[in-house]
Amino acid sequence: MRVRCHECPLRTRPAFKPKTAQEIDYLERLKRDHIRVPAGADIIRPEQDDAELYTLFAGWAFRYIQISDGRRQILNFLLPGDLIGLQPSLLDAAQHGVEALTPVELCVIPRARMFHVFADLPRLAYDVTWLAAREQTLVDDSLTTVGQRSAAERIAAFIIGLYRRADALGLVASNSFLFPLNQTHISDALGLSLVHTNKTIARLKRLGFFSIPNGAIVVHDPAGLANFAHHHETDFAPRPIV
Amino acid sequence: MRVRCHECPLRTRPAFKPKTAQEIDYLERLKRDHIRVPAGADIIRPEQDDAELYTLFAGWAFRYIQISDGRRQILNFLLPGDLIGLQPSLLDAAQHGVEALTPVELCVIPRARMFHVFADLPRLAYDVTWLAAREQTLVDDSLTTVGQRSAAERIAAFIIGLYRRADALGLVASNSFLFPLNQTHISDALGLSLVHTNKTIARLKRLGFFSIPNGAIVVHDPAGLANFAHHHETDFAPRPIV
DNA sequence: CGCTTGTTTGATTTGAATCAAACACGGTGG
DNA sequence: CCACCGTGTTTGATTCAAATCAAACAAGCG
Repeated sequence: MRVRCHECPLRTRPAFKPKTAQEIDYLERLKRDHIRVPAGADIIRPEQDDAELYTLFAGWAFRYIQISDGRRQILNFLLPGDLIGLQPSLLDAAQHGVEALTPVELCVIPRARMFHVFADLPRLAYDVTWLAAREQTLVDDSLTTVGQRSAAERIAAFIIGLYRRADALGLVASNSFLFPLNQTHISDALGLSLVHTNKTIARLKRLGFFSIPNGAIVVHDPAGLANFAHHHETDFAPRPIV
Repeated sequence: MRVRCHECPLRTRPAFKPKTAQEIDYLERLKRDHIRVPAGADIIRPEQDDAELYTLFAGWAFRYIQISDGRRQILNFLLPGDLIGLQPSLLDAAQHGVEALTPVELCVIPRARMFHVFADLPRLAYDVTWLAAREQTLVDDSLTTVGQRSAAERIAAFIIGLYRRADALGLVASNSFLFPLNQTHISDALGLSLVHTNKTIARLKRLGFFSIPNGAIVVHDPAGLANFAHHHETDFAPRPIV
């Protein structure tokens, strides 16, 4: 069940920056547990004030904010290697919830130890901050999409954004990757109604940009899709993983 | 011209967490310069790959993303005490620009020294990360506003959000604070057209929520406005300042 | 087999965008 | 001192993209 950090199959992927043996040792000691959460369950509840810090080891999740009258905004989707719960750990209370989209495996890092990481291994602390900055750019990008793009552009920008992230992680094979979202998720992420989301997706499919046969998406023309969305690549150097 | 960190009038405000003399010493040495930027000028250009890190000492600024065809999304507004340019410093290239909204004074922290901060003063590095997390919640909140709220709710949420930030900084006196934005800024921040922004603001004024006589805004009924916007307070503990 | 969850379709309404002008104002320069 | 800008705000008329309303449909499942 528990995966030892030295044998972590994730960190050897090309997307990630290699770590020193010393750093991995430290992480190994830091990691308190390796847990599973079923699809649909909250990893972090909104308002929770004792949320731990996690690394998403396997599966998909998303951050969201719920407003009083039931409306929900999905802030971003989380893929393997992403850090979960940094904000709540630092700020003492989660302003958002995090829900498992698929069954998920998480490496648990006790929040209480967070400050020690800064004292013990500056290099690692720096990486944590780097990851926070990276997540920020993701949300910046979404805000731009929701604020400025038309429905069709939004869907296109959203798909191409996920495609590129999945691609960087090596999850894309012959233009296709596993796609566990339903249309409600997409509409909640993009600020569109479910019906309009559906019709717009149908239109983009008809235009030949992509198709979604049984739980996987095939992006037939990534460049064309990006262009349609007026979405420009944000490519990162190999990223740290914690 | 140059303000010494020990005499910084900002850090003694109640909004900010006090720092130790040692930390302030360190900051004093870290601070390379104290510069002014005129209103309307870029503090960080989009795509710039050598942006420094700044603390906003006085004035207002905003982060924005420009998309190819001229549309612009304002990501968030920056008030005194806010950190500018952390993302670009860490990620090597700015995904966004930062523009001075008013004439601005900045404390300049050489980006190259950033890593040393982590090595030298973990406490300070932790604060930097804390501030990054806090800015994240601001953008999360905006994304929720733009994605889920109606035009009137957006304006209301936007105003009350600024009001609360200004209030925390002690900039509010008898429900009023300096308001250097024009309606174009507001529409670019909220994803609304200029015309509709204007009409919606007029409506909210007519409803008595606020008025904007010569460059200052008076929020007559903060609680009512927050309620109208379905916006719930996110209050932070005293925040660090760098 | 009926239930739930998710997708699809069509008809209708509406909020917000767009188009088009005025208007208000603080320069500023002849 | 006044005509002339430029920037920002305001107003009204019109159009349109997206929301809402209302069902049907498909598929997996206890």
